[in-house]
Amino acid sequence: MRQAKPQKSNKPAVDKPARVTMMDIAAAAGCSQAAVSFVLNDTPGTRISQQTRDRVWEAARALGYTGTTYTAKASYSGLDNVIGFAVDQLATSPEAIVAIEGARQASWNAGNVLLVAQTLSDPVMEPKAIKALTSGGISALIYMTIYTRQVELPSYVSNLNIPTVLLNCYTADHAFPAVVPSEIAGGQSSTRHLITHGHHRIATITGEIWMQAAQDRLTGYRRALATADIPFDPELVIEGDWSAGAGYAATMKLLALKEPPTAIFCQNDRTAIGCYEALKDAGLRIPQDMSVVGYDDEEISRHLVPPLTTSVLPHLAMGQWAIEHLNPETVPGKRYPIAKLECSLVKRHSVAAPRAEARQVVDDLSTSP
Amino acid sequence: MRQAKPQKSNKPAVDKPARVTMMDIAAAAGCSQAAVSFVLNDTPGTRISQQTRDRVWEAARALGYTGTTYTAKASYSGLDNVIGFAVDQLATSPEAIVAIEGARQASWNAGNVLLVAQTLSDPVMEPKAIKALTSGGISALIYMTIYTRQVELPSYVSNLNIPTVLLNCYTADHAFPAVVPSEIAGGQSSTRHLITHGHHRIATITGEIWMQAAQDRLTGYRRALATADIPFDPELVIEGDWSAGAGYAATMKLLALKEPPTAIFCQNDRTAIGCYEALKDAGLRIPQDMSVVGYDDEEISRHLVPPLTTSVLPHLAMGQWAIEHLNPETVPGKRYPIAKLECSLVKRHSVAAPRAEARQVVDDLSTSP
DNA sequence: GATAGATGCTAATAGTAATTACCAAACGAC
DNA sequence: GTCGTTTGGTAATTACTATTAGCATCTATC
Repeated sequence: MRQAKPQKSNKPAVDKPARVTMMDIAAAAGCSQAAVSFVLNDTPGTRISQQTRDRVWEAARALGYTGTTYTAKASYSGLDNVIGFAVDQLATSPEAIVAIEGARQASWNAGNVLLVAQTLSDPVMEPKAIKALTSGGISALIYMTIYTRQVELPSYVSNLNIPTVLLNCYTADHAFPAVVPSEIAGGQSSTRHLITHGHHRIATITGEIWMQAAQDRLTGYRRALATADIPFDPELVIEGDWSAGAGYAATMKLLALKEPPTAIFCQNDRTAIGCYEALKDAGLRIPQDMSVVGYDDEEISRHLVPPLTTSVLPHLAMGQWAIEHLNPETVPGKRYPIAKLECSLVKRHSVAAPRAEARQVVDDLSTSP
Repeated sequence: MRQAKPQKSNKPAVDKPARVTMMDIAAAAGCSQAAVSFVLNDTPGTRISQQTRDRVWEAARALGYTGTTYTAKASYSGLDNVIGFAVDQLATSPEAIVAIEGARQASWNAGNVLLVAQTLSDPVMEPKAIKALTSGGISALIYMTIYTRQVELPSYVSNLNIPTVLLNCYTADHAFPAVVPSEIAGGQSSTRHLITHGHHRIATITGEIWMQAAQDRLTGYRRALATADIPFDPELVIEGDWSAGAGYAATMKLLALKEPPTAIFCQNDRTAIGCYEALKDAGLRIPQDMSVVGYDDEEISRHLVPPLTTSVLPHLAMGQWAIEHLNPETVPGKRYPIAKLECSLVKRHSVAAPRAEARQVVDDLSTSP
């Protein structure tokens, strides 16, 4: 009837919202509606070639297929703005919570609801978690990882056809907006903070060096030294593993050097705890005999004696950023630069100027040969 | 068609899942499918009386209408077990996270996905959050509050028609399984711990007394005293407000007593921090001159000097309990008792036996008049 | 070079929800 | 009363998707 008489209705036909249906996708992909149904639902027991599947998905994305019409209408009430928040771990560290809080604050005025699911970095749980989110009809997705790293976005995420932002991770193809902490700048400002207090011989204890964060913080350290014309001394870089134990061992190693440092940049707070222990055991006072800075601003750093100067991870701001950059228009071929947010240094009481005699000794030694 | 020819199909009709459709609701509510559609979708521009609307909603709930068939089918894959977790606040305290983690662990083997939403104790956000959860087709709901208290369950929660458990809260009518910490037992065991160390004159600094937790902890304190045949002295109970400042002031007040206590039961850790400060300012050592116990086992209590003996809130166990008591069969008239889980005492180094002379003094005084 | 499976799809169908067009009763105004 | 209007719906239609059954087309085998 419809195709026979498009003018059947005397009402203007222009008011049709022209929703995308499986028929449209079928036409675009050059197959039947049934095939589209099979592909989109991943119906078991059906045989569709991979090529056809790809064509269907591509057409669905291109046309902006948003799932069942009925679904969209049925879940009408106030669900305009449900934002999915997928994160691999929720309980292991406070960062995820902070980021969620940032996202919540940023979307507060808009009345958005945040729906949080844990993917648990598990190949069977992750698709379940994402599907649980999406089948509820979310209008946007934030995809977060606990550790800053490059991710391979699974197809059920990249094909969602809703605004998506990556938080604390990024893809190789830069297909989505992504935001991460600026660890390089953080390492640099931590080191610079020590330099401005008059330190020249500054050691650093890294994290596990294969991790992006450890490499970046080290890079920042080297940049700060270079900027201040302080030569880089590999002896002063000890590889740790983020643990207090490694911090203790590394500090002991540093103290045994012929020219021990006057300040140590611990690349996370737990390392700094081990460092504190070692210094105490060595009979050195903080900050008079040795300045220490940490990284991450964990709760405990406030309660150390003396309170630890450290850098706060900008997860609150990252959560806000993610909400603000949920761009409705997803441009297919676009490449997004990775946004980097600053880790601000919170100054407490573990940094002071090096002791005069120590500085003197260093000066002597550095000019003696 | 359905009622006219049930045998229409020559295939066995038994395999029909008998899904609830709008037709069924219409039959139950005594109206047409169209009316049901109007009501459930709140279609604007239609005129349906409030009575009919109520009947439709009631029938829909009674029959367990779960939204569109297509939706249910479309989101078929692996969505058998999505559990909604609604909580008022996520970021303000770690308890919610811990409870979520407990729930996650408990449902791990079943492959359940937890979908978390914040209600924010906000009359406009809460329904949105719950709807965001339910419209995704959750199979169960856990409803949690940060503070232990009685709640009025909104109708969109109590009418969900899916297994529901209350976590850290409960309703007056006991219509749902509920689990809360056993604060009375916690207060009792904290106090008993001090008694078994030989203390007789034990003070307590309460929280805001209108809160359930404060009252219960106080009750536990009194029970422990009664059990040990120690008379209750109102002078030794100071009302605080959970803050460190109040803990400081209360401790000072206690020290000014003619017979100061030899031990203080602070009803939360922040109060204990204030107490520590006051004792330090008064030149008293912990635990030699004064024993202190806290409550909540906040992160910081591990890092105080000396480390604080305190009680851990059983939120992990509560999360697990909630999952395990998601009973599929919801009995309409049933009343569930409120489950209480134990707060276990973690012993650190803030409790010791009272000094001999102090005990002596107390003994002298208590027998003198 | 027939035959028997696979493979890869489509046509047709049936179930379900949204919407349009219409209808009947109740109620007032005159 | 009877005309118009509001209220409260229904019947019929439309639109969409899931699923079943079957039809070509390859491909390997004897």
